[in-house]
Amino acid sequence: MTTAKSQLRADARENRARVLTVAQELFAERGLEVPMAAIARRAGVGVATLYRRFPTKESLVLEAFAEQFSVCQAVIEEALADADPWRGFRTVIEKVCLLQATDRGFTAAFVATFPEMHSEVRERTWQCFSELVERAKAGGRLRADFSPHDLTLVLLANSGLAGLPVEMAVAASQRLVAYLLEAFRVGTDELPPPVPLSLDLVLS
Amino acid sequence: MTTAKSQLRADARENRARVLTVAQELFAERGLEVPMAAIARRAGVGVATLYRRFPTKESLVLEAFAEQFSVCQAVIEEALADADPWRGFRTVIEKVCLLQATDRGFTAAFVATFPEMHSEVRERTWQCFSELVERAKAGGRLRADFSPHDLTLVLLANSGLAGLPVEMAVAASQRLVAYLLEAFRVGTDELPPPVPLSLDLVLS
DNA sequence: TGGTAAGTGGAGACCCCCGTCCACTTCGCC
DNA sequence: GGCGAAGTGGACGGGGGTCTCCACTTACCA
Repeated sequence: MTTAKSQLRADARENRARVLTVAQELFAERGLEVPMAAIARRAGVGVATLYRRFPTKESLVLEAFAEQFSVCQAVIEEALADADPWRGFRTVIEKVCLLQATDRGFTAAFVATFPEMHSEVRERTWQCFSELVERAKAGGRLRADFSPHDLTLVLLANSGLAGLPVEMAVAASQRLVAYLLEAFRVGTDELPPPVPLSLDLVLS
Repeated sequence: MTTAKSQLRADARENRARVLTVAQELFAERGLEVPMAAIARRAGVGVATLYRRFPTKESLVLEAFAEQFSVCQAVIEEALADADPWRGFRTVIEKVCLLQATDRGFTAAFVATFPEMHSEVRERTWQCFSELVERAKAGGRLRADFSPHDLTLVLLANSGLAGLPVEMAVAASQRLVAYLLEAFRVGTDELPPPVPLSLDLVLS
């Protein structure tokens, strides 16, 4: 991959990088439905240039979010290293959901490309998370009937908040996550747990 | 409204009804992005006919889902009549979420038209639900920091499941709702509560 | 410094969608 | 039955999207 990029001419390489950056910005701001022409314009290149580097919109999306995906991966592995598996579990869900709420395109890219991701990566992520789940259960803090598939459930549910303006999305996501974690936890202490600020959620 | 419809010629009235039915079916199956032409074709009419009765796509959507909205309203009022406010509360969330999971277009229509709905209706629905929430809290089964706005949160989260094939969406929605209700409940009994069957949620 | 392959931009082909127009058909009252 | 108004369908305008083609420009090596 690096080889392919460095075989490009200097100016081309820079254009490519700029396109990628702009794409990430715009996808985050406005979601995946932003037109290719808009990306090209903001990157200061023509449409053809864009298509020369990324033969299809899907390929651009994939590449633009590759970094985010690897962040997810990192989050999970870091959590696995945590001495307290429940805290690790909690952190994974909180961080990934925050990422989702912050970046409007990420959600769409995630559900759109999950099947396409190199199964190697997906497999690895999956196993890490399953391991984390097992440990958290063994630690007695995570309910026994929690399924690793519930992570998908959480992600999907959280993605439903993507339409909101960013600040609201973040607040809403935090509250949702707090509720869900409350449900996943096996309740030792019964004091009303952390529930972030409520926001007027009257739609638009 | 009835007057307007009956002033139509007999054939026109039937065409109108068929269009509406078809629209409901297609919106449920494929979501709101189904083209007007497809609706017209399946209803066996031309596009012009469709537009004569429903001057804009939005108006068609609105009318197509008016029924569903009134169902929601009915669900809430029925719940309010329930002697056990917590059971009423639970039922509202379960039923509305099921409706959402079953009908792919409903979610989109809901968030798209919530602001436009006669504020009278919305106001009324809202007050009913708030009342229900108060009672459930007073009954000691619903956590005190639950906000009526959390209903919106639930609906939005549940809408994130809309992309799944219908059966999966239903199963996933049921599990999500079970989790959320678990979080909303103030926990008297701590036995692992009803969590419906898990489903392989590997995306597509 | 000049030749050449790599790179570029913008016009436009192609497609899909919403909504309109108008010549034609059908209902239904007299 | 016949006439007028109501109703109808398909072609079409307008807009916006993805992706392609091609004449022109630019980097880079000898």
